[in-house]
This record gives sequence, structure tokens and C-alpha cells, in this order.
Amino acid sequence: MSIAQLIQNQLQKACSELFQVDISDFELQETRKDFEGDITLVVFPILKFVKQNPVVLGDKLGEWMVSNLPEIKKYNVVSGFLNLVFTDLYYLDVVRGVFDLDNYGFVEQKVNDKAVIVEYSSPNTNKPLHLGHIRNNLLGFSVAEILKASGKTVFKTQIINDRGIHICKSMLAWKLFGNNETPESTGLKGDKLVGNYYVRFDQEYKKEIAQLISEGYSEEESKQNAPILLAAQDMLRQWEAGDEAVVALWKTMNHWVYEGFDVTYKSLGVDFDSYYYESDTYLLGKSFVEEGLASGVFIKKSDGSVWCDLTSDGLDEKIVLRSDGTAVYMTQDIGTAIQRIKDHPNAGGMVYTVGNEQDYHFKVLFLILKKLGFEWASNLHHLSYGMVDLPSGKMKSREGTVVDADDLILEMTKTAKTIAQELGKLEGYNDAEKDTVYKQIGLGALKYYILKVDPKKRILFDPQESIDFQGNTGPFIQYTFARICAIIRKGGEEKSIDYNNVSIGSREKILIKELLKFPNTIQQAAEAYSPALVANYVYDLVKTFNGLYQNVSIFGNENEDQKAFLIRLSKTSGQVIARALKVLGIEAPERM
RNA sequence: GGUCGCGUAGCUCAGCUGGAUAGAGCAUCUGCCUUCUAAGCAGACGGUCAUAGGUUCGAAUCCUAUCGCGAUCACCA
Repeated sequence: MSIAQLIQNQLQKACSELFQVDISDFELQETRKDFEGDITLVVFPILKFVKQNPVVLGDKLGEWMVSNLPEIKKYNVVSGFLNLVFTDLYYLDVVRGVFDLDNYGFVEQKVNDKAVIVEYSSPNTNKPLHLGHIRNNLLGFSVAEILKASGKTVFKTQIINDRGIHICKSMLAWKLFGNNETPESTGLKGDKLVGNYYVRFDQEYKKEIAQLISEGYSEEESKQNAPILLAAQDMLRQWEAGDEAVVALWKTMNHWVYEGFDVTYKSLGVDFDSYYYESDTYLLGKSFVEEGLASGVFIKKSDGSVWCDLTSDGLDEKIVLRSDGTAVYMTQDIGTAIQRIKDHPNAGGMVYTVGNEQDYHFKVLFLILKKLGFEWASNLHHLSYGMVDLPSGKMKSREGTVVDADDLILEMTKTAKTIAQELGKLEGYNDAEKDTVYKQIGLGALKYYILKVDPKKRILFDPQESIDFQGNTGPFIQYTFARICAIIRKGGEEKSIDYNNVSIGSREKILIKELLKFPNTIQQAAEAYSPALVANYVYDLVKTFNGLYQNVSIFGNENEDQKAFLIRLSKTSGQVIARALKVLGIEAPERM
């Protein structure tokens, strides 16, 4: 039983014995730092049942608790707040319990529970990944890891948008201007090469529009009739008709892109259990539209288009099939969702990591799936996150105003290298080992910077102001871990501890309190789908640890048991830090 | 215009299932490396929690309105 539960029970008993009232729910909270105490009872709500002065009431309850709960040493009452102080022995006991756990904070995956499918990344195959994708990838990956740590079985997946007019644009531009360039011949990453032709298409398109306008056509006409656009549309038709040459080119160029993406995913440290391709799934869903028509979920209009009427749910009508019978985005998403559950028979829900510009789409999608009668439809969650904007506004691939993912990672690594070389703490490492650490730190800075902010808030990223390596940052947390590793190295073999000789000072106590919050933090982060909760927690933990480190001498201790205890406490702190970083996708170097 | 989200220190963010004097980091300023890694620690400075009402013993937190910023409202994805 947790101490909070124990206190609840005792308080109930106290109120019944002292005042003959039965109260089952007491408001307990962590005692604020400026007051003496560990847990605080807010007395005000009890006044409804017991008519007394809050201070007098607090005193009576405090006295009762001290004489009835051995874990409570003393109490104090400040206005309407009863602060209870635990004994040192209590803290020693709980922290020893934590020492003995192998995987403290993480919950073993329960085999019988339904699994969760987490979708993230889901890029277009016509341009390289940028900072916006980085946020998506880090969020999706981290939420998946947090769910795992909370006891869920998780499958990571993505849907790759590998078809459509946008792909044809880069294909066409490559055909027209590419001179058979390949990643090998240019030395460019495949996604970069293809991305260049996507930009090239746009340039040519704009030129042609300007030309047509100068010939006297209206802007609208020019946009619609530019020869290069018509050619791209023609290409899409050929692709859909299965034209061999077009399909071959499509396969080749997509392959280049996938190889490029893989490099970026690898350096970001994210992975997937399965991949879905829009070219395979875009026809899915049509049969369910037929079924929905039969069951009355959808209605057919006179022109043949099929709609879902959501007006009674406070939304609009939504099209699910065009009048020519072809599928729209929504049709495909309906089909893909159903297919995924079929492919993962033990899955009972899904998380979609997609930007908040699609809030409405997912609201509608989930509602439609529910109307179609799938019981898992109530376990769908849109992990909606804010855009990453630049001071100049939105990132636009076509206009080249993007922060490229590979470039940013490289730059972060370079900065980490510069700082590390100045500090010079990596002597004894060979170049490869050093490079690994630089990368870990650079990526740690980037990932923490992104993940520490609430997913739903938008991030303003100023490329002029580099990401910090000091203060509330990834490297600060990694640094603390490295410090702890140094302590453990120096401590040598672990010694057994006689806890009768161990005393707990205030620095130790607040560190233990912080460590005790870890399991709950993981559960809360899983419930809220929020890596930010873990990031903020580990920052607090690290601050607390550094306070102890800097103010309490470990190896200066003459008491061997106390020394061994502090080393053990440091080790556990390090483990918790490493585990928190792990679910954030951040590595923890042993030296830096 | 309808809907959704956001607005907290000069800047970047915590706190939001109502509770004590609203917390961190950056920046500015003071101290602290002959002792376990100074990417650190200790401290100072900095706030009408967008505004106005309401609910409550108690509101940054809940409700309403207003203002500001963003997204969305396609037979695009």
C-alpha cells in the first residue's frame, strides 16, 4: 500500500473516531519546498463536515496521525494546511526497495492487454525531411517508447505517401532536366536529389505561368494550363493506368528516396515495425463505403458522390467517395485503419502522430469508424502537435525555406564537437569514440529541445540562435549522467550497506522524493501522450541530483556505510536518468 | 464568419484533475574549481499569469465575453 493510501485510511479513521463523521476522500498534496513536511493535507474541504477552526482541526488530526502512524515523525499546521513529516527510516525503507528493483519505473508488458499501433513520420516521397518531420518523428517514437514503458505492447508504423500528382512533378522534372542523374553519379542522398527536382518543377511551372500571363491569359487560366502541369497530370494518369515506363521510373525514384530517408531515420535513432504505402492502400476503403451505404451510415447524392452526414454531431457533411467513384483521402484512411487492425489481431487501438492542421480530419475519421461499428474506434487517438515555424513564418519546401533535417543534425553534432574539444574531457577516447559522443550530445540537445515543449504548442525555431547546451537542455542531463558514471567508476565494487549507520540529510531526502515520482511520471506521460512530462521530470531530477553532488561530499565521507549509500543512491539516480532519456530517444554517454 | 488550439518574467518554457509567497533556463549582475567532471553549484535582478466579469472559503488553473496569434472549414493529401 502506498503511503498516500495509508494516510487516507488513517485520516478516515481519525475523523470517524474524533468527530464521528465518515469522509473517504482527503486532499493530499506534496508539501511545498518552503515549508517543513513531506505530505500536506488541505484542511479546508473537511470544514464542511466538521465545523471547527481549520488550525485547531489541523492540530487535532496532526496529533492523531503522529500517534497512530509510525512513519510520521511530527507535524505542523500553517493556516489551513497540515504538513506531515516522515521519519528518516521511512525514506530509507522505500529507497532500499527502489535499489532492489531491476527495471524501476517501467512496467512489464502485459501479454493479454490489447496492443497499440503508433503511426508517425508518414512523409511524402518527393522531398527530404525537414525540422517539422523531426518533431513528428521524435514525438511518435517517444510516445511509442513511453507507452511500452507503461506496460503496453506497441507496434510502430507509418504510411508513406508515395503516389499522387506531387510525386509525378519530381519525376517529370527529372525526366526533362535530369540527364539521367542518380544518387551515385551526383553523390547526393536520394531524397535530396529527388527533392531538387521537385523544386525544379516548381520553378519551371512558375516560369510557364509568367509566360502565359504575358501572352494575355488570366492568372487562373495560366495556372491550370501550364504545359508542364498538364504533362504531370498526364503522367499521373499513365501511372494509374499502369504504364510500364512510368511505373519503372516511379519505382526507381522512390527507391532513391527511401534510401535517403533510411539514413536520416538511422541518425535520428527512430525505427518502424511495419510500413504501409499509399500506392497499396489508396483503393482500400471503397468496399467499406459500400457497406456503409447499405447500413445507412453514408448517403449517395444524385451526382453519384457519397457523403457522411455529421451535422447531428456538430460537424459538416464529409465526402467519402467522388462522383466518378474514385477514393479521397478519407476513403483511404478508413481502409488503412481497418487493414491495420486486421494485420495486427491483438491491437486494440491506434495513435496517429500528425500535425494539428489535420485536427478536423481525424475528428471526422474517428467518428466515421465509430459509426461503421468498429469497437476499436473508441481507442483511436490523434497525437496532434503544433507546427515548427521559422521567424519568417511557415517552412515551405518549394520555396526552399526549410531547415533540413540532415543539415541540422550535422550542425548540432559540430557544435557539440567544438564545445567538447574546448572542455577536453574525452582524453583517452579514440576518434571514433569521440565522434560517437559528439553525435550523442548534439542529438541530445536537439531532441530535448523539441520534446520538452508540450506537443500541442507550436515551436518557433530561430536558425540564427543556436540550440543551447547549458541549463535546461539535453546535454545538461547527459552531463549529469556522465558525472554519476564517474562516481561509480571511482567507487569500484559495490559494497553491502549497514543501513543502521546511514543518515538522511535534506539533500538526500529531496533526491529520494524526486526518484519516487518516476513511475507515476511514466504512467502520466503515457496517458497524456506527452514526452514533455518525462523531459520536465528528468530535468527536475537532474537539478536535484546536482544540488546533492555539489553540496554533499561522497568520497570525503569517513562513514563507509554512508559513502556506500550515497554511491548507491547516485547509481539509482543515474539509472532513472538513463531510462527517462531512453524513452525520449536520447542516449546517455558515460563520459563527456 | 463557424469550429478548434494557444496567450504566464526581456526571450524560451514549467505549473492548468482549483489550494500556501506563480517556478526553471537563457540574458544581466555576485560569489564558488589544490577535494567525486564548473556542459556545474549558491545567490541577486526580473510577473496587473492577454483583458473584463462570474463561480468558490480559495482562481494562472473552472465558466462567460472581449482582444491578439495560429490552424481549419476542397469531389487536395
